[in-house]
Amino acid sequence: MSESSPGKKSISAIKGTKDILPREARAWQQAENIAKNVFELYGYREIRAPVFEATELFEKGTGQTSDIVIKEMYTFTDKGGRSVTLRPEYTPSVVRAIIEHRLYLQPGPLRFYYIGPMFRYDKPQKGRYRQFHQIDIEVFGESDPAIDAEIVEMADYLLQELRISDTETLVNSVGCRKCRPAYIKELRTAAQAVAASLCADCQRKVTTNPLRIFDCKIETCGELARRFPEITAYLCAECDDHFRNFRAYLDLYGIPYRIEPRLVRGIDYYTKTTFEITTVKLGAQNAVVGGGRYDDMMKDFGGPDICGIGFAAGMERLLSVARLEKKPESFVFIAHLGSEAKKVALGIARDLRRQAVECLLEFKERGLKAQLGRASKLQASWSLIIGEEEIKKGQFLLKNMKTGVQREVRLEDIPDLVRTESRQD
RNA sequence: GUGAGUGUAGCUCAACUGGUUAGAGCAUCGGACUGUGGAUCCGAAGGCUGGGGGUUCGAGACCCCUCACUCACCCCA
Repeated sequence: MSESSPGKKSISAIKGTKDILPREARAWQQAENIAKNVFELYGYREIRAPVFEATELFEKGTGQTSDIVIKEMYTFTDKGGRSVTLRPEYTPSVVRAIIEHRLYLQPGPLRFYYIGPMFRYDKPQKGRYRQFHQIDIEVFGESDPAIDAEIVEMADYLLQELRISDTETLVNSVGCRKCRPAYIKELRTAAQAVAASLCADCQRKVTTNPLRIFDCKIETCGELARRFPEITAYLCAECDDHFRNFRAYLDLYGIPYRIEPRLVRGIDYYTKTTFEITTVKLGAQNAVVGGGRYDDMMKDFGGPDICGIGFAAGMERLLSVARLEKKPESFVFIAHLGSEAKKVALGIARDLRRQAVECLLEFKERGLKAQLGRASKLQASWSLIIGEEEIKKGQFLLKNMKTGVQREVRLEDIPDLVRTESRQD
């Protein structure tokens, strides 16, 4: 168990990572398929980028003052002396790929999705892991606030398809490079005035990033922050207009939301729209979806001046509250009696599999009782019994394990029988 | 990084105020049972009680250290 045990040491999964065992993997596949289907309906296409990138990509993209970059990255030097980082989020990678492959030359707007592992050196707790998985979507080259609303609506639909209820959608605008500085200045002076009453952390934020004071959960800080100026009152005409229209489109879709002027995403690049979808069922880590607009990133990376927007959803969190339907599994267990029957059974198994019928058989020669017991324990839907008589007749016994009814069938009838009858269950 | 809680078989849990060789159920494997399953009965295997140190005649239990897990802070998906 532990590394310090002297004798037999057993190796276990790294802290904050976990194995997804077959039972659970089934649910993952289902959720991934649902997500892919939803995204494709909205015109999104999959893009796959490497799990590790130049460290610089995240320093520039995610931001030097974000906690993710400051203390949560898996960064190491490879054998060529390069500093590389296991991606803590996906957006910078996509932006990099678009610039690198000049994808912006294709007719826009560009819509991408991706599902895969991300890495952050956090202390694990409920809904938070060091290797976790995100569903991520990004849109480039669409500045109309209708897209902001459309991706929220799409996220909403995704949650619906996953049968996740009791969610709340929070929206905000964090302004742009034109209006935010003025607001930050006001905010900073307001914070400075009461700095002595703020917690140590928040006192530091006054100079580094006063927006983050809003995130503080200490009551006294919250009390004080409530009297701070709110960004929504300081938006420039363009940002204000964008925010107003964004909300109008949400209303058009009939999506309920709450304006949360203190909603501050911890990633530096956001501009204008930010949003988050939370659920009460998750404990402290209650955000299942989070995202926003990042109009300057492409330009900042030396690409063309193309705006971007996207969101990420945490797979582990989604799965812990999703109510997926259990898909019935159906397979045929082949029981064989005698060495001749075993040979026949092997061939039949192969033929059935070629016809998309899942089947299983044990190689050990045992009594019929034992084999049916096995089938039953493995929860086979059907058993196919093959003995001397059956081989002679060219007819085999197909037994429905649920009803116990069995009948003589010819080999070529099995695929249809198995499929139609299992659909009726 | 900080704090709290919990560590006994694959899983769920026992073991009195410290007292023989740490038990049970479920699961696993074998047998009863070589042409009809889920049952039943019998049996087997499975543990350095997370690890190390200490107190004691004696520790699964008490003390210290450590590791892991869980939850919360923080941060976020």
